[in-house]
Amino acid sequence: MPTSRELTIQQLRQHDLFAALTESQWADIVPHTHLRAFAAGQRLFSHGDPAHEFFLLREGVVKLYRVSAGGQEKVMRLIRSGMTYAESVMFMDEPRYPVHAEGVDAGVLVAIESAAYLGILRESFDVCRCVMARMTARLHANWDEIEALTLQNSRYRVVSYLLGLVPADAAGEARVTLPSRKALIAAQLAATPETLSRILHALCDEGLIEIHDYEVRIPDLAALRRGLR
Amino acid sequence: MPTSRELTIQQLRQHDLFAALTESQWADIVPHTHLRAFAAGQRLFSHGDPAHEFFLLREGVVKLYRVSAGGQEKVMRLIRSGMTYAESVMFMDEPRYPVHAEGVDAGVLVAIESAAYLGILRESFDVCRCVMARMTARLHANWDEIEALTLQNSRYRVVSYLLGLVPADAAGEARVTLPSRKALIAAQLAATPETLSRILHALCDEGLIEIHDYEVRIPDLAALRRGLR
DNA sequence: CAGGCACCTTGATTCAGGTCAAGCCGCGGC
DNA sequence: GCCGCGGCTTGACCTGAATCAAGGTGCCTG
Repeated sequence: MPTSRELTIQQLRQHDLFAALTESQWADIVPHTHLRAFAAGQRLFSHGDPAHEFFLLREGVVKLYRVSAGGQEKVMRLIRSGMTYAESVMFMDEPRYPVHAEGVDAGVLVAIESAAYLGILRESFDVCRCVMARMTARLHANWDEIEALTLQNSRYRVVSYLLGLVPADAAGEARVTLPSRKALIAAQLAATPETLSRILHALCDEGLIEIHDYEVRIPDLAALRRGLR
Repeated sequence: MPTSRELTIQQLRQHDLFAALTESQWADIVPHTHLRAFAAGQRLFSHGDPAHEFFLLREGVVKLYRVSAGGQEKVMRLIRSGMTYAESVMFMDEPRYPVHAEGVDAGVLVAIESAAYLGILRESFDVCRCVMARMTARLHANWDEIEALTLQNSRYRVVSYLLGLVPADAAGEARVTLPSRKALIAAQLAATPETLSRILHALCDEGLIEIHDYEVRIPDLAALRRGLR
């Protein structure tokens, strides 16, 4: 029976960032990966820390966020199992993490030493290309977010968030379950929990959704899309 | 006397994205670059257009922006002479421009065929590295912007914008000149021209800055930094 | 020189969304 | 059972910034 480490290593091998590696490149990098468990609420790294590693999340939930002088938090991204993060940081001249990272639900992550991976990149253009494609995607996602923050109101953001949760192949009706505490979702949408609560309530009143705890039923996807405003 | 094209080509050669090329790589790519003039107000490409080229701006000003359903514009970036843009788009599987681009002041740009440049990347890791470093920088600038938009008020954004204009080596007092029409600056800061005007006025009243047209005098940089709120 | 236009400013008004405060509910521990 | 606590909702209130509407001011053109 494979150990937990072996399982994780399999998962890593299949990830975008590693799938294009040759066997020998892969063998080179494995010793530079480290399994690490973390608790809910545990700080994983801080904004400004020197960055020597990037991460694949194997289990649990991690939030990447910033804090204003006044103490408000904005969750930049929520990381869930199978996602990598902080991989773009390694290209900086003096790499430092640009956000705080903290465990939301306890879990396990794999830390990959940036220097080792960079060495691999040097010899494989395909891998470079994958990395660049991911960075581009992230870049565009950020632009979308900036657009949503400045051009749209919070109702719009909530509705698009809900629509983003439904599987692409769904049509007509859909059911989704909220993937985390509502306060966290609110922080991602740049709103307060109160506002999120009110908007969801309003959407219920309009018959566009039904909520029971974390389960949301969308009786008519097309109607909700029209309800974007 | 060198032609305009020769001058531009020199400039291109010195740019980050091209500086690391070998002579032969450089010779390969030159035939795939195209000088192109544009007028103020001219649309250069549209959100969603297939992207086969990226650009170096040689003269003039270009804005990259999005438009909401209601018709509001948000300027994502202002491009000035010497800057490249749309270079990250070429790594997408089906490359399409993620924003609109329009001339603000008439000028001249160099269009570089993405396919040709990608071919070069394939053989030079150093070039790859430069590109990745730039993309990372852009990525982090976006995080900063998202933070400023969500965690901070518009006064904060205006003040940091002003501080961003002063040369890094300035101390004590500084003079800067606003690099474009105030309405455009406002759009970049996600504010209306009215709001920008009021904030600048308030800063004057507090003695933190003095404005005459497009010239801004900052009598005490440290005081302005404290005035961030 | 008059008129028109682009850009900016100023004031009055409105409104989305944040803040503060109270209350509700489900849950685990004693 | 009762208590305390964390997460969510609800209501009352406040405020920052957008919107709407009127002027300035400088510049170009006929």
